[in-house]
Amino acid sequence: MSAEKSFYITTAISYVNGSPHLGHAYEAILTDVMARHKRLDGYNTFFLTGTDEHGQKVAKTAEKQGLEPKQLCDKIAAEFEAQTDTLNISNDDFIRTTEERHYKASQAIWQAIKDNNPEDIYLGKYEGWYSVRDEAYFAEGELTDGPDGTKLAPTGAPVEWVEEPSYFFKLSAYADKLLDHYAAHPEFIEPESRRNEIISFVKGGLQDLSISRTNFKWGVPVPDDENHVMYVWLDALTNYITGIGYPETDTENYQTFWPADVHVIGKDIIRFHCIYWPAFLMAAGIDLPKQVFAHGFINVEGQKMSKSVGNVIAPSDLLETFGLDATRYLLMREVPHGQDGNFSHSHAVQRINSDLANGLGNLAQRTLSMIAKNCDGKVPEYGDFTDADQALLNHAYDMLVPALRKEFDEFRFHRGLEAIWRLVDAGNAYVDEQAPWALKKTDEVRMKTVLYVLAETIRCLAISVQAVIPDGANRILDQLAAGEDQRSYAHITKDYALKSGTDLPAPEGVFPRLQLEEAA
RNA sequence: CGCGGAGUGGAGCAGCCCGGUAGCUCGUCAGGCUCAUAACCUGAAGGUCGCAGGUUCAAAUCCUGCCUCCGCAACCA
Repeated sequence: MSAEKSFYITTAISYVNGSPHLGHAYEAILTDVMARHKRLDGYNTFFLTGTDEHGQKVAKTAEKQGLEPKQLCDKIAAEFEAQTDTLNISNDDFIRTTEERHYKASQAIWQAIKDNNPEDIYLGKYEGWYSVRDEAYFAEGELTDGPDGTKLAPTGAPVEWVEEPSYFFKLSAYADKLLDHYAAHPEFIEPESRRNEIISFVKGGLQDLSISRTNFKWGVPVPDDENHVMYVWLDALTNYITGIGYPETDTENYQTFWPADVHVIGKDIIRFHCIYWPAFLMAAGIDLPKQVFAHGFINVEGQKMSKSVGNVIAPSDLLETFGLDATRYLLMREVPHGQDGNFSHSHAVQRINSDLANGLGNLAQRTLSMIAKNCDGKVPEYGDFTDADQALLNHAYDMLVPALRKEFDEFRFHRGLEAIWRLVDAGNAYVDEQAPWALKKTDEVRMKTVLYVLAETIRCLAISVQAVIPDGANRILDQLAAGEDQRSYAHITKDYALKSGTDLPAPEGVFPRLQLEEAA
């Protein structure tokens, strides 16, 4: 077993009932930035994402479209998988719950629960109000009356009275254990507001959970009882261990990466991840993940995204309008930690132009083109550093990595980026103060020193923003001829500083300025 | 007693968890620079941080009460 630090991170798996939209893209990017950040910081990282394909809703949607469930799944899953490429997501695996390995894992965890705690799974009869759309039962008291005397779930979905034999999971026995776990591991649920939500919910008491269905077949068969398929959430949650080899727990992947460091999810599914999943794992005798991080949603021009309002934004719209890096940057910069974010077209253009084009991009461009013109296109020689030179370099060497660790480790990407951009601003101010174009006529050594300091500062900046804007950052590093194996956080020190005399390629702009137009 | 989020200079937002010169983007005004993607830099005007109490040497930040706004049918993270 290597002593290397490891990090295992997952997104929620996407339900294949519909095509990818901005919310999926946001979650994928958020998780990807964290995964890249950890890799850059020297962690052996495993990043899992995928699709959730079972359940009555998918079966019904398929039927409506005249497809077999699996055909629908293949089609939509392909879209999600393709999206990991278009968004430059660095996932190490892509899991589909219809895969053989996942059937094995799901049945194994069921069996493990039975083996460890035989009383935790029992056969009963479920009768109650069921919402197909929500894939959940609701208590009488939760229902409201809809038109024509129909009953509606709290979500507004119609419910129907269902009676069927069902296996139950003794969730009621886990309330205290869960509360103890939350208390002992305050970081288990982030952000804190979600944690409080869950704690008060659990304190209200937990009902046993129906974990099998007999009224449809599209799911993982229950071990030893082929009449039942597993509750879609039990199956879906298990993907997090399937992806690293469960039930083969003595494999290197499983040993290295379980328990997971963090499950990144949307705020709407915290109950499943913070109550059901840990309870299942406790019952099965499996360690619990270290953290569940619930992110917020993206609103559009101040309104909730909705088809009827017609303001739904597909990820591809943003990519076409802004490009990938800018889209990634925008989402990470604009959405505060764990809260809902707002997308506005004009604001987006301003932000991208101001930070990427005018800020970092222009700093790189003005520096590199002066070097190209005045230093033979090589990393310049330099003389003694002045206080101002040293201050800028120290800012890069001493502040960037601590800021990244402090903020990015906690999913506060907007704040981490803010911190990084203070150095961008300092760099641009430094250029004006030092005025290398004037030094060109009076003191060439000094001019080269200034340009060297700038280039070195930009090198550090580019390394530090790779997690968020991998393309652009690496293009800048290419233009500085930084070694491909010298681009991690550990290389933000003077030991890896640019070497004078190194040939540089011709500079080219990296972050184009956008025109403000009425689009979207 | 439904739940959740928000009220910060002209606009949009961060800061609030871990109290201590109120920060960012845009806009306005006045300068500077000309290397650079008509980009960059400096300075200025402009805020009783929703209201009222409380705790404190000190509150945008903690506590209490209140007011206002937004979301909560479906697709959906």
